[in-house]
Amino acid sequence: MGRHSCCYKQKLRKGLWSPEEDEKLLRHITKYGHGCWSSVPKQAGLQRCGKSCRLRWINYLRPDLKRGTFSQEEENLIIELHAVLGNRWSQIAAQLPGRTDNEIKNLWNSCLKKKLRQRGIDPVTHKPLSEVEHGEDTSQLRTNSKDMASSELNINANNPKPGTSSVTPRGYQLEMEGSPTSKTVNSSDNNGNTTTNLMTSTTTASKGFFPDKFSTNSQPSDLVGHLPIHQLNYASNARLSSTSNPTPWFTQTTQAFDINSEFSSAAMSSFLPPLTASFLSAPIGYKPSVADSPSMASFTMNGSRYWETGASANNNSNSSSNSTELQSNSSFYDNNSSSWGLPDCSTPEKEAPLHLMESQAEDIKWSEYLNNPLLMAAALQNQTPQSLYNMDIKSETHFLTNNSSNSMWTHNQQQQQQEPLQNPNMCAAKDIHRLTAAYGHV
DNA sequence: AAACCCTGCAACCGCGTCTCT
DNA sequence: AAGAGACGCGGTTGCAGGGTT
Repeated sequence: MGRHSCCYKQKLRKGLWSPEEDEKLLRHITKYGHGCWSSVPKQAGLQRCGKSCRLRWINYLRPDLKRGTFSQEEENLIIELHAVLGNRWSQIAAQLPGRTDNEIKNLWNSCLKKKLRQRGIDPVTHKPLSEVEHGEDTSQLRTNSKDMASSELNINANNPKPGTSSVTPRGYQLEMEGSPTSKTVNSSDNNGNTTTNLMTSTTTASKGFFPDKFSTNSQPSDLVGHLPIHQLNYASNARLSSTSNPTPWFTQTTQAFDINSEFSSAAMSSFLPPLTASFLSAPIGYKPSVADSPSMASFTMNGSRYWETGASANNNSNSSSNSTELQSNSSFYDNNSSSWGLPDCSTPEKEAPLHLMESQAEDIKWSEYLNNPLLMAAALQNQTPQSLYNMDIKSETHFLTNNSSNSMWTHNQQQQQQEPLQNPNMCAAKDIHRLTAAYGHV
C-alpha cells in the first residue's frame, strides 16, 4: 500500500512539476520517445517515478493536447458519452481529441455533474431526479456506479471483480424485437467460475436526459470522432455534413485521419445501430429511416474495434424490422422533440411515448453491447448470445460481414492479414480473444 | 486585512491487466 | 504456471487561487 513500488527505491520528488522538470521530460521524450516509462526519469535526469512522468506527459506535456476551456459541444458530447459509457473516462476521452481522461473526469466532477443536477437530472443514471428518488424505494436505482456495475451486469458470487466499472446508466437500454424480456448468459472464466451476466429487462428509458442545449435548433456540433460501435448516431448526419471541412481527428496515439474521407456522410448517417440509440440521442427532428438499418460490419482502429452499419439496402431481415419498428415510433420523436433537453418538470406526463418502446422490446443495456460485440452481433442476427460465444473465434469475422458492400471492413481485414506486425489494429484479435475468454468459451 | 469557504485542477494512489521471463 | 515489472485506468486527495464574509 502507499506509494508506487518504484518510488520506494529512492527519494523521489512528489507534487507539482517545476518548469525545469517539464522541460527535461519534454526534451527527453521529444528526442527519444518514452519507451519504458520506468527508465524515463533516470534517462531524463528527473527525480520522479516513471508513473509520474507518464502522467505528466499524458495530461500536460503531450503536444496534441488542446488546452483551454471545454466548448459547449464538448460538454454536450461528454454528457452523451457518459450516459452511455459511465465513468469510463479514457473511452470518453478517446472521443474528444486533445482532451485527457483526467481533464474530462475533473470537468465532470466539478462542473457537469452539478449542471445536470441543477437541471433535474441524476448524473449517475441520467434519469430525471424525481424518477430516481421515486425509484429508490424499490431498490431499482443506485446512486453508486460501482453498485450498478456489480449488481446489474456481472453477478458473480464466486469471483467478484471489484473495480470493473461497467457502468450502465439505467434507462438507456437497447431495444430489440422479438426477444424475451430478460436473459441470463452463463459463462465461465478461466478459473472455472461461473458468471451470470444478467441482461435485465428494465424500467423506463428516460426522457429528458439531454441538456436543453439539445433541444434547441442550433446546428448540431461537428464534434464527433470515431465512435466505437454505437455512438455515431449522436452525431446524426448533420454533424458530419459532407459540406463541412475535412477535420483531422487525432486519436490517442496521435494518428490523424480525415473523418470525411473515412466515412461518407451517407455511411455515417447509417452508422446508427439498429436498436437504439437513435432515441437516445437523436437531435431534433431526427427520424430514423430505412437508411438507418443495420448491417453491421466492424473495423478496427487503434486497437479498438468499431462497428459500422452497411449502406446497402440489402440488409438482413432483422435490420428492416428494426427500422420498421423505429419508424413506427416516429410519433415518439415528433412528440418529444421539444423535450429532449431538460426534463420539463412542468410536464412530467411527457414520458409516455417511451413506453411504446419499452413495452415491445428486449432491453439490453447499452454497455453490454459496447463491451460485447458478440452480443451486438447476436442482436443483429437474432441469435442467442450463447450460440455466438460458442462459435470458433475464427468465424467471428464472418457473421459480421454478410454485407459485402462494406469496404471498410474488407480493407481492414486485408490490412491485418498483410501487415500483422506493423498494424496496430491487430489488437482487435487480442480483444476478441479477451471477449471470448471473458464469456468463457472455446 | 484576515479568515473562511469554494472551486478547479494537477497529481497521487491502489488495483486490475498485460507482458515478459 | 507463476511471479515480477510495467502499464493504464478510475477514484481520491491536496493545493492554489478566487470569492465572500
